[in-house]
Amino acid sequence: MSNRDDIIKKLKSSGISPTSQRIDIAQILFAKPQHLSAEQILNKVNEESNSKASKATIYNTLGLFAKKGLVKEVIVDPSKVFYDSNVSRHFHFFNTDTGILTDIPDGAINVDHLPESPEGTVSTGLEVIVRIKNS
Amino acid sequence: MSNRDDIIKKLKSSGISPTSQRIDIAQILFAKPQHLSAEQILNKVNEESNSKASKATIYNTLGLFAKKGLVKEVIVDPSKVFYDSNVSRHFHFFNTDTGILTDIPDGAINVDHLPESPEGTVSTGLEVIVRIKNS
DNA sequence: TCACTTTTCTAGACTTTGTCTAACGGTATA
DNA sequence: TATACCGTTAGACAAAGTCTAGAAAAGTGA
Ligand SMILES: [Mn+2]
Ligand SMILES: [Mn+2]
Ligand SMILES: [Zn+2]
Ligand SMILES: [Zn+2]
Repeated sequence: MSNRDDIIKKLKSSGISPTSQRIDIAQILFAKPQHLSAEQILNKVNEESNSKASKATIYNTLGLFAKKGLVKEVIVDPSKVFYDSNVSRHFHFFNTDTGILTDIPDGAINVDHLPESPEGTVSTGLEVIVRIKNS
Repeated sequence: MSNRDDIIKKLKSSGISPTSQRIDIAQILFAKPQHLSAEQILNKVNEESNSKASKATIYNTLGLFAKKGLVKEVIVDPSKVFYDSNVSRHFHFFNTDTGILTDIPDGAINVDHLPESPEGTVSTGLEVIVRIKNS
């Protein structure tokens, strides 16, 4: 399913030229639904895959993927951004003791009566974060 | 209402020794419900008030106030933390074009069916952020 | 194939937010 | 007065992320 050719198709269908660095990064990200930091992705590319990519390319690529809607940035930790390979609507637990981000099971939370955006603005996304700590 | 003596009472009743730096920072923060970054507070202390405070003291004090529940940290902008002087439960719009954080009017949004926290953890807070951009 | 253009990648300098350390200052206490 | 305690400070430091300028790849047309 997430083999090289499918990844290439996925990138092309989003209008992204499938360079080898982009393919490597995509293979790591899209292997499963997960939350990774830029540093984790950089390490994985340079350990798990045969090729390598620079820090600048990691950030450029993640920014490109986010702009094209292939990943979602999750901002919950003041020290780093998480990149979420699951772009369908869902919400998060963030454990401030461990720094681990996990998904809230679908249907376990309900948000409604969504507010209208202020004059001159439009909504681009809804985020719900339940902060937790070890008990 | 937010004169010097009330501020001192407020700090004391939270178990905080009212030093002159802490009083200055509290006066700026608690003047009204608002969202300020550490840098904005540093600038205000050193411009608006007669005294001055160092960067280290600003961060120490904001950390102390947050621990005591006098301010709430809001993490929505990957580049800086906002300190919210309104600690009652409410949610936020974050405009990614302007970087401005505003409150969602009370009752304009409704969250229910809150999920149980995973085994071994307890919830410490709920955050709802509606990201918006200029239209 | 060749000449040329455009896109992507890279090392490393740089910026910014936030943390840490070690010295210093003020106040209370004996 | 001695000394202990707490808070403040300057500035070094750490870490995430951005930027720049050049090199490498890839595309284009003849
Ligand atoms: Mn930060
Ligand atoms: Mn950052
Ligand atoms: Zn997720
Ligand atoms: Zn607020």
